[in-house]
Amino acid sequence: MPKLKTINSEVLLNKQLKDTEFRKEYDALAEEYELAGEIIRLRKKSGLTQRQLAELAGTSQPSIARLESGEYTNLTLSFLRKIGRALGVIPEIHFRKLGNVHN
Amino acid sequence: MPKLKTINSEVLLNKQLKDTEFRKEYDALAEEYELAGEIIRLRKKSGLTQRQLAELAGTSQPSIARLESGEYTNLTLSFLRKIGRALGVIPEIHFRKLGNVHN
DNA sequence: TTAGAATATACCAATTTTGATATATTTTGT
DNA sequence: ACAAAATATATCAAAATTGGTATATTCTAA
Repeated sequence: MPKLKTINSEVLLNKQLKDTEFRKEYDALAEEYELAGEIIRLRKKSGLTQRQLAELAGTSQPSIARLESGEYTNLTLSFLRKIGRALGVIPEIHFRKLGNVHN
Repeated sequence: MPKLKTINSEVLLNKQLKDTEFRKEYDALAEEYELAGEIIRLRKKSGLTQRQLAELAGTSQPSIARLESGEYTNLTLSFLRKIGRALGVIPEIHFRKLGNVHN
């Protein structure tokens, strides 16, 4: 998975987003960061520290840190469910059609 | 009398669905089967056999069969992305609040 | 019914996440 | 600035998925 370079120009980014290959990578990365951010939001909304959430979920603080860092892109659904259960939510997977350039 | 039996089963199911513990398990399972079903639908919509999808995704027919059977509940997101890419879709994860009927 | 395709199951090795612990770094409050 | 809490990083073992191959079962059309 090619790493996204930090790009200063939004124009360039928008241009690249129209390239389907680039778009796929971008969407995948965005999804991961979104996921990590969502978990952080949920945890803070619950007023929990990583350690507390770990305790509730039956895992360790470093595992939560790893999850929130987005370090692992290959998380298992069971792990996500475990965390979700501790936060009172259930992860759902939906498939979104890849954006067609022509519409 | 099969009809009566079905009705009783539904009554029992509704009763059980009110039990939170049971509910969690049920939701998790439903989600998994939903996911497997979704993939089957997408594959057939594309007119692909398991072998063809496997080829496109860079995996094997048995792996697709496993995925569609819902055998493994602990799928990795990377695997789902791989399959999704071959089907022209991207898997997205959202967290749904648990338990409350009113959302 | 029968042959061939499609799908499901079985098995084991390989890869990767997760578990677990220790420790470092950053943040927060006083 | 200091101390304590919170978070991030590192390392290695354990557990689970995935890869790959072979084979069995089911489905489909002639």
